Amino acid sequence: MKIGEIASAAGVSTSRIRFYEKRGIIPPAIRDDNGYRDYSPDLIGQLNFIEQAQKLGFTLKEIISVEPGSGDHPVSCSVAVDLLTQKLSAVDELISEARQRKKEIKALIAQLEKSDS
Amino acid sequence: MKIGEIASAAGVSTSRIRFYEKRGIIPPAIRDDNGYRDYSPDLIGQLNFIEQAQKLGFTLKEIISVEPGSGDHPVSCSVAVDLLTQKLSAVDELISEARQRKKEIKALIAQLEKSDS
DNA sequence: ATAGGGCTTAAACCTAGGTTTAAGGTCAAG
DNA sequence: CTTGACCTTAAACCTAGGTTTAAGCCCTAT
Repeated sequence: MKIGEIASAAGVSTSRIRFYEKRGIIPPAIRDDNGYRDYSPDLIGQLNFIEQAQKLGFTLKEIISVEPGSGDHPVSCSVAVDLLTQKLSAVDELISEARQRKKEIKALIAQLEKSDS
Repeated sequence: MKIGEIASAAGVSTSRIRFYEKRGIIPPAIRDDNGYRDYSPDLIGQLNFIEQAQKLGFTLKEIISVEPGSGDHPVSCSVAVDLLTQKLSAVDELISEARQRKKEIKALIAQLEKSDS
């Protein structure tokens, strides 16, 4: 697949794919005789993985080390799962703090409404 | 509390606190007679919340909308109640996004465990 | 054979989220 | 009454993660 095809299939920009290659986040593409990058459709899954991980607050650096199927993945799968599991409990913690915020806000509202004539 | 005290109590830099104030992420501090910022210890919790939310991939813009006390100075009580009510639903939204994150993390874990084979 | 769309590169530019620096005011201790 | 640790501001700087631009090559259709 050419860069434009894979980009639209994965829902990312072509410039982003080239940027990822330059930074070593994805492996350098094989080139056609004309110099065009030629990708395996497998990259679509990798790109989706990267995007998901970013949304979860992982930096690209962190993602490089954890990416599955990125040639030689230096870190074992279990380490990646560990990281994600940690993230999972961080999300739980945030949710409970957010609930605390709700209580605080409700208390403020009640206070204002009480003091309202 | 002076800015240095609250900064070290919350584990953030003083410059960051001033930056947050300038951006409206936290309310403008009350000033002492000498012009020094004077904070309530409550800010520590808010700063911790901000940091947690950021680690989970929420932007400062998203966070502003769920911080009670941030944003513009309300004029009347009913306006204040309106603002707080908006914040309340923003918090609900954050919670549901966080739940979505949980699902995504679980999906990533499953994906990694599958690809480990 | 020429117009278009897609490909190539390097380099400039952009936003978010801060940190650092410069120039100065304040306060408590010695 | 000076020294040092703290505070003030504005402005410059920095990194991450991209996008945009400029200049040019390739390919297909008309």
